Amino acid sequence: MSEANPGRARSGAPTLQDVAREAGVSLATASRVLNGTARRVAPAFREKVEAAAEQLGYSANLSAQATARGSSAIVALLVADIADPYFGRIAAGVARGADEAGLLLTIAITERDQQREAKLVRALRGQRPRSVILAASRTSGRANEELVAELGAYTSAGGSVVTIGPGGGTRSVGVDNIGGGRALGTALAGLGYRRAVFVAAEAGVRTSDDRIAGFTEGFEGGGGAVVEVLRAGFSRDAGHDAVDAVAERIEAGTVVVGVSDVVAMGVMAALREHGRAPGQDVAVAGFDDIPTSHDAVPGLTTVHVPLEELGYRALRSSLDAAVHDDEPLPVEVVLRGSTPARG
Amino acid sequence: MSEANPGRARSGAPTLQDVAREAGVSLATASRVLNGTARRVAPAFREKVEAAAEQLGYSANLSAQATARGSSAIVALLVADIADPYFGRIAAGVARGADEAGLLLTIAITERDQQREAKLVRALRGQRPRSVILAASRTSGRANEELVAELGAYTSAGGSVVTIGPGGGTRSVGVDNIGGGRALGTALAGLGYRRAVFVAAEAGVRTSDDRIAGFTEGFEGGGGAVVEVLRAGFSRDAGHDAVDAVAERIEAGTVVVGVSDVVAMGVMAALREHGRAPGQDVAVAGFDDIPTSHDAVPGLTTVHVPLEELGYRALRSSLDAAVHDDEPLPVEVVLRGSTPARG
DNA sequence: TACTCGCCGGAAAGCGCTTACCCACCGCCC
DNA sequence: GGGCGGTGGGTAAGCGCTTTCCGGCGAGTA
Repeated sequence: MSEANPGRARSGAPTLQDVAREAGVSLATASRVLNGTARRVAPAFREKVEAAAEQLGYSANLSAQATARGSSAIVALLVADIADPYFGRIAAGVARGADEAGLLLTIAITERDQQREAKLVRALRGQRPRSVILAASRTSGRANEELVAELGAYTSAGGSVVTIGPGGGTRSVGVDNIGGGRALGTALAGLGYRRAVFVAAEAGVRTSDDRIAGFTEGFEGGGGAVVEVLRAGFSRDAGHDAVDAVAERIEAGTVVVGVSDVVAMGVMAALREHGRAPGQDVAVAGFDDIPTSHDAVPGLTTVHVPLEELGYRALRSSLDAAVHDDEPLPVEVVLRGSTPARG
Repeated sequence: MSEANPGRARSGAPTLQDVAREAGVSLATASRVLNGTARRVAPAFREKVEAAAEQLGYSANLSAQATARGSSAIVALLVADIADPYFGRIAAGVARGADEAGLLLTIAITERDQQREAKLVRALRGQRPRSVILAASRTSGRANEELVAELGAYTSAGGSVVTIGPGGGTRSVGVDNIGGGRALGTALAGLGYRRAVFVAAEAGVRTSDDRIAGFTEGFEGGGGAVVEVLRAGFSRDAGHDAVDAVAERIEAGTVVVGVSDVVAMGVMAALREHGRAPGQDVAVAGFDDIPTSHDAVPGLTTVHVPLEELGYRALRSSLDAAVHDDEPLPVEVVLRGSTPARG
């Protein structure tokens, strides 16, 4: 192990050629031993090759392998922002699935820019990944033409694409945002709330639209009214700024619902800055159930979304068409201190 | 664009061969136009090739390119847990740097398992990445032999490795954990605290050890005493459980310092469950300054660490030895409500 | 006009691997 | 004892690119 390089001291990693020479066998045999094939290799040869590989610290050149085989062992994941816990957890699920399947994971960050997203898909296509998973929030409206073209080129070359969330035209793995919203609306109405302000992303973003729609249905069905929809975004600051601007006119007893927990955290902060006590004066709720929601004070009422599982499923389904089950993952309302029952 | 595939309807992505044929030029010319070379190509030829490529939706096969060139356009990142905001932000910085450099990013999750880490390095080596960035918390003690061997094989084949945090033998980009700890200790002592409990990871984990050492130095220098070091880990639950076990015997007026903000959040939660009010009864502080710390109630006093910048620098320095500057990134104490001045 | 360059397109030899295909060898059966 | 199928190692033809040469051509020089 600590022995000086026993093969020739070439620069660069040892090749299969080196291993074969060292073991005194042909390239074909070395390949068969090290990189698995249907054909058997006699134990004596197998051992020689394995020893040589170990000795030289051989690690197969995956690029060459991919070139020769015509397919790579890579899956690609596009997320809007990897620092956001929402995407972080999805990524964790995808990574787990990829690991289980023996695949490497390439990640790219879209920064929520559809131009960029198209460019990235093009770049990733170059790797000829086994599949591409899209977890950037997509607009339902005029689909980005470039993106669609890239995706089309990829799929028509045999690639598989799965979108997390509502997939415009592609296969998708989703969460029942409408059902979750409805359940949250029903629950809050049941707690006695009658007025709600929804802090959403811009219109046209499916996840946001669905959550609004579901919530509205549930809340109004329970006798409440969504009095205002603020357009912000998916970040903490978006939630903060949106509420900061209108805090004074939010009536006591209103529940402010963020389109995500991250947004709701910003909402809480803004309320506090205006002297409104979240959970007492004004109630707050969100979506996703990120870990932070649990530790917030008061605890944030939210709709639990199994994000990691979502990523995992997306990965599985992207690899195997058969695995796909269309039913969205179930979501569940988690009531916490931010929405106490109203007398 | 919406025209039916004009080349032959082969399966698989169009190759450079296809583009060359379509453009009526040689492979060499097509390559020179599309994948950049020092040599000039006459405008007429250039245009023909570009048109053909556009037409066919050509995207160079990176594997083949890597095979031919003998080097890939990939960097690899190993993190302990991508769902953890600490690593998420580092990853964001690395991703930004990779993007700027036109490189693709492969991510692998170590789950804080050194065995696994070694295996992953081996797998990643197969991609012949331009560099490998290690952001899994490493133990300073008996370095994992396998990992060292893999890393050695990689570097001796020309690869570059950068560790985030204290690097055992490899180049590293770090944060001044000792200085940060010291500053925090000094600040807390200055606020009037005299007793501290430190919730750390197991002994031997450098980041943890350094933070303890620095803090102890600063705090004791200011007249305080670290009365206990709890061994937990880096997760929220680790912090929670550690404090949960000893909450009753933590004296009022003590400051409990978590080895990271995530841990500190767990600490706060545990204190609350035991009826101790963080920031009033018992003070709490952490390290890293993750976004959550800002929104916690009370705000969490912490040591700000520019995590994204850290990742960015790691990437830069991994690509270019010259970029490397050894001085660790500066850290800064951020005092918030969780550590009010003691009358 | 003859000769020398410089420019630039094309042919072809790789890059490290996989995988058809070939063939030597062995044990079997009749 | 000879034909035969099965076993398993080796040979070599790719995979999709890059890059080194080669050579043709037009311009510049004497």
